[in-house]
Amino acid sequence: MYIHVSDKGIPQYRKIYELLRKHILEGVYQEGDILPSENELCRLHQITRPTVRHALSKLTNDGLIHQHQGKGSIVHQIPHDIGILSVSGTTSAIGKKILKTHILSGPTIIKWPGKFIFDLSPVELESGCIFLERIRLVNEIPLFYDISYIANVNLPRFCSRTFENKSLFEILRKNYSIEIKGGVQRLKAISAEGKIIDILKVKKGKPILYLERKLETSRTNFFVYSSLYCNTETHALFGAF
Amino acid sequence: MYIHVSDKGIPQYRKIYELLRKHILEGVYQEGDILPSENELCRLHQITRPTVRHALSKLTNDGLIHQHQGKGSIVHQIPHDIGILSVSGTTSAIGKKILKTHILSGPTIIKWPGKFIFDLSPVELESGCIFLERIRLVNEIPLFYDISYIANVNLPRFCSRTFENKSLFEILRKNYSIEIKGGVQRLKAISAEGKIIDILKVKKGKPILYLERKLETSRTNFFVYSSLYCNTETHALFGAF
DNA sequence: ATCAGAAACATGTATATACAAGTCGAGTAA
DNA sequence: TTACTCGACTTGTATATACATGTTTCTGAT
Repeated sequence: MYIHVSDKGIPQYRKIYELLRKHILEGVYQEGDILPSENELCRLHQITRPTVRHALSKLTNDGLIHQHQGKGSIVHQIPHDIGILSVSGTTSAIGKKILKTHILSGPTIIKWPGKFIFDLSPVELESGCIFLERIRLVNEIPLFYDISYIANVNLPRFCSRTFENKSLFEILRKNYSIEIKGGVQRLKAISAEGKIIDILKVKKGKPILYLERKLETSRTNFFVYSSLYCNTETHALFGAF
Repeated sequence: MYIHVSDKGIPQYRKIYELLRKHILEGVYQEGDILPSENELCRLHQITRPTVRHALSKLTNDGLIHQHQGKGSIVHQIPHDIGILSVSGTTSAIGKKILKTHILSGPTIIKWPGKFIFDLSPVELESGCIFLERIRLVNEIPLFYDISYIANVNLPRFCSRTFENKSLFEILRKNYSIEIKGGVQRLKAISAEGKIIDILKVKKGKPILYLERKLETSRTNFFVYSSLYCNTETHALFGAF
């Protein structure tokens, strides 16, 4: 009777994490609310405290809750801004009602760009990459221009899938069992120029937040790369740490 | 013989964390190196694996290492850029040789600005705040303009301390036993205007990365707030997650 | 000499338990 | 009524253990 093996190999702590996360983002628990105590969660889900704590520590990490000794786990300020600095990707952070995704081009298979933003391994280089350009709109105003590069290894039928209003991470997870584990990013402020002006519909010279990310996945040596241009005039980016 | 109570109330896992972190940043372990395995660390420090894992998970969180099942804990790419998105503050991220800190004004006690960047509690409001303006230079070029606001509660002799080339976090920690536990931040790209032009020595209209942070500490209800203006033309900001 | 397979070792998940320490409210004593 | 203590509850730290699962290395049969 040792170890709860879960339905689909998803660990217990992750299921609790996802559930609580969903509830917080959906407003079941609101800002300032106190989550059920660790012991209550244990009883509710028939798991032990270390497992519950594992889940809660992930939520703390996401900045969704704060744990206070003696008090409890308190739901943190949910970003009115757009949370993109967390692992979870853009689509899940802001209400899905407001945020729309639109495909500009792709997904198509191309060769890697000559000078790429990150160093690539020989394996990645020789297998080519899947290229995907999207814009994300909030209230019909384009806020993000997102260029993704994914190594083309063992991703059957990837290019024929529909991405419209779907999270890239969701597709990777549900269809290929690939999860984003973490990553690194570089940030810069740049001036709007060239096609950025057209795509984000801003004036030349407007400050744009530029972001390069390398995301690691649960599949060894498989990374997702992306460049992101953000118009932060009306919506700031939000991050917790 | 239960529980190792540490010398100064600092938990075991934190000591291991700090030690490994120091070693990584000092180059004892270099990029790509494999840390001692969890079991080795257990034997070395006479602690158990969950405790070691607690420490390692913090390092993973900082982006300093990556844990791979079956392989080990591998030292991650140490940012050549300037790591400011991590908890640790600016001074420790880039080599101290290059980065200089210069005080523009303060620390002085003022009233909180009328419209503050974050919501303040009544207690914070009535106690006033310590105000501190600094610039940070890399190779004599100003890169950051940093404005800090700290609630003026129980910080004796704070304003008479010297901050030159010292980390604010270091002072809080060593003199007041206050540690930064985490925080939230908002990011925007803005145009250089007004005094930013003079301070960062950039031309009007240049894109500047603007950052508002609220840092939580080990002291309940005690926060450190800061606004940060960064010239990212030559040095990008770096973050891991 | 080669290669499949087992062993050794790495991290990942989960349980069960114990005690430390902060918070808060109920009840008691002044 | 006020102040204080104490107990019940919270999260924090740490141990000890078991088994799962991915990686590397070495061994032994072919």
